[in-house]
Amino acid sequence: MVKYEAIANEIRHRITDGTYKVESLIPDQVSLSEEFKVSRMTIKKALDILALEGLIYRQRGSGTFVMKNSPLNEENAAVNEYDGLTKQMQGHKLESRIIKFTVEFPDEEIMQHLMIEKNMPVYNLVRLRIVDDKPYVLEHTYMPTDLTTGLTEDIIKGSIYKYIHDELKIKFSGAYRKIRADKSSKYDQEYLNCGVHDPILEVEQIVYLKDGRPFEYSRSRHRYDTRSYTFIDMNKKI
Amino acid sequence: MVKYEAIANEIRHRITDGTYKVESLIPDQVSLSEEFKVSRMTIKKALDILALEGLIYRQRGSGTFVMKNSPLNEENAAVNEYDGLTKQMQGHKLESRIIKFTVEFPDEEIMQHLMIEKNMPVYNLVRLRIVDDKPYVLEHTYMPTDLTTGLTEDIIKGSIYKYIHDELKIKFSGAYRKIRADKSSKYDQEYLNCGVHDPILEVEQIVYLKDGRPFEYSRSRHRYDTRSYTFIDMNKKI
DNA sequence: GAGTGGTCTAGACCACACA
DNA sequence: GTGTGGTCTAGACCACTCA
Repeated sequence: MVKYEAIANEIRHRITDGTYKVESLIPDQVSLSEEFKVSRMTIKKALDILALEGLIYRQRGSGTFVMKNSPLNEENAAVNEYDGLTKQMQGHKLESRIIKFTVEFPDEEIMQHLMIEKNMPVYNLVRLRIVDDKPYVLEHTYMPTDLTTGLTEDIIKGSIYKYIHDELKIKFSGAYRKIRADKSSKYDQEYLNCGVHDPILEVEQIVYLKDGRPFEYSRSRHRYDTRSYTFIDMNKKI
Repeated sequence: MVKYEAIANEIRHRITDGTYKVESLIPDQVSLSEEFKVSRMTIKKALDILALEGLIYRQRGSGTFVMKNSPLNEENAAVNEYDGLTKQMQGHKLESRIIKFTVEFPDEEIMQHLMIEKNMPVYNLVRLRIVDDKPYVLEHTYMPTDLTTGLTEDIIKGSIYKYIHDELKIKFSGAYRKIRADKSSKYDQEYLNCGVHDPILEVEQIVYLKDGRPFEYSRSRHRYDTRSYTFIDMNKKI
């Protein structure tokens, strides 16, 4: 653990446990650098993290305030959604029903999204994820076979992301997402057990590896009444 | 303009114009610090920005790569949605029809979202935003009157955000958002001119000021076929 | 071992708020 | 003017990759 992370954690604790009170100043950077016996630059880097999380607000000339309590500073606000559903749903009963699992050549759209040539086979995977015995999401996933070799039915019944992370040692850099509402298709109605006129919340996602290669293209279709998509958007500029 | 921003801009240009080619190394930090005649720390700070934008990927021991072209590095990927619709829709014809504009005391839900007491009056505003002569979004907005004094019909017909930014000199720190799909209400059908069974994409939003005070609570209801919500989610940890 | 990026330092100067 | 946070420096050491 590097120093600035450790200091950020300590200050985060002091905010959540009330040592540093909401809407009041915390000690200035010079005092903190003396307390933690580090340089001021290191303190600033720790505070940068907390500012990005929305916990504090700094004003040149005035000092550093603890922000008012808000959804921004709940512990769970910063889930990385591309960690996969298995990780998000810890503590719940999660099953996966495999509806389709084939290897095929990509069509024009998939080629574009995954930035691959037409001769690169892709996995085409449709899974119904069932949380606490209720159908939760219908996932349509495409992955190039060269990046995720060795997928088996056993693996995709559980956590693909766990396999990729633990076995293949692959790490992600981030994801592009598009969220929209849609009418339900016959497919949705059959598997998600929703009404003919029920809306669907669709999350289209491309996950990227560290080197920028697309690793997964998926469309996740949710019942409108079981899922919303929450996130925070902090201003990077001061 | 500070040095690291200027350098980040210059390197961004070199990537977009092909001087630094996709999937290849860019010069190392020492070379760049010599070229720009700055310290290595300043170069690193410039590269930090580009890494957060998803343009480059750095690997200790190896160097800094230009990421493969992706939605992540399109110019428009980083719109701040709390800048308001007027700014996002530049180049389009935008009208606002005021459906409701009152001042009232907040109910329990609004009190919680805006973190105010029950004796603090709030503006309650319903606007239909019309883009290129087509109904685009129905916005239900609540704002505490103490933060945005002096709202008039003229202002809310145009850009509230412009008024707040230019006249009141208020700046935002970020926003909390929740996106969901919903069935259309009679209200939606009347104003958005959508079918009885058409889904609605709803964006619930709380915008925060620099000091953490909530400044606006709103629900924006869109026709499902005119709006999707796009964003990128970069991994902060390396 | 050489070269890369990540962290950290001690100090300097600047921009800004407030009295 | 004093105190705050933001930037920048020159250099050091470390962790990692690759030959």
